[in-house]
Amino acid sequence: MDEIDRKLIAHAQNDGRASYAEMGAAVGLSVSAVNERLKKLQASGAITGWGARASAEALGLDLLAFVHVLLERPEHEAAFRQTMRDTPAVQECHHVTGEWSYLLKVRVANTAALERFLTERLKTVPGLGRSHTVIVLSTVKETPALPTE
Amino acid sequence: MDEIDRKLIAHAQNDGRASYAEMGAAVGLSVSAVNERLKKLQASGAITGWGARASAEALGLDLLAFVHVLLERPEHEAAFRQTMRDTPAVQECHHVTGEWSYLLKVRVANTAALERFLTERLKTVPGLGRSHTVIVLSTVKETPALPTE
DNA sequence: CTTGAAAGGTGATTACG
DNA sequence: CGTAATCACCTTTCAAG
Repeated sequence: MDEIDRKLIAHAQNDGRASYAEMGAAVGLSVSAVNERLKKLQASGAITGWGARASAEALGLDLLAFVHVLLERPEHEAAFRQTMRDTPAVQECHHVTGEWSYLLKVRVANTAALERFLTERLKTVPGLGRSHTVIVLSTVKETPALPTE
Repeated sequence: MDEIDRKLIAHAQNDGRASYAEMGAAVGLSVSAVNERLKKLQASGAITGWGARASAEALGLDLLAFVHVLLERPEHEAAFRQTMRDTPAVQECHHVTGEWSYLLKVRVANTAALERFLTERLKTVPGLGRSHTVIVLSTVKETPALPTE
């Protein structure tokens, strides 16, 4: 993982359909070298996959919310985590420090869908305590690309 | 944007390097139809781009934090937003409801880098009030793919 | 790592049903 | 939307410097 690898990852994150020739030109490598490095980066797990980036609006997902969750009973953690993994609306689920146990990033169509998630998915989990929902009014920045600097 | 488009987006999100033939087989379309639909989805903005997914650990980004920010003076919003856009460590920046103004998702190497971000980047913004940082202990789920169901 | 070459696959476009 | 055909480009692998 040298400086060239970082540049390569940065470029691959922002233009995943670029040809090896283009990537090579961007980082100063030949096509063969790009091929080899990308293969190694994927084998080592530095690059985990490739994917299209979709627009939430276009998919009708007009509501983004962060939900803070308190889980008082540790014996119910496994069930809670599995529910989060199985729920498509949950984009992220983090175990966090502070007054709450978990922080969720939830994307749904509207407030009705958010209500369904909260009442039918979240509050039905055994051992679940309070929760606190923060609605996103607008997004200034949101990139799936990791910083390489 | 019909059911096939949604399936196509779902597949493209999870396997961005699949050939048109593979995507066609997955959603029940011919290669030509996949080609046409993907082009339309990109022209309409439903698909905004393609990119590699990288591992935060591999890039040495061992610390993930959510930073709640209070911005009391509205006249300094533009400068604050620009700073967030210009800071690679800031993966997300949302304007939110509740007791805080903004919620940031910040990814850095370690606590020292987090301290640098907070003192040198964030607290130097004019008009910035209090902030509250939540550290991620572990991540149960984190996907850049939007739900299509 | 680079160059060059060879083989097969793919993206993009066209035409027709 | 499907099939078929075309062509330029691309991916992949290999050998040699």
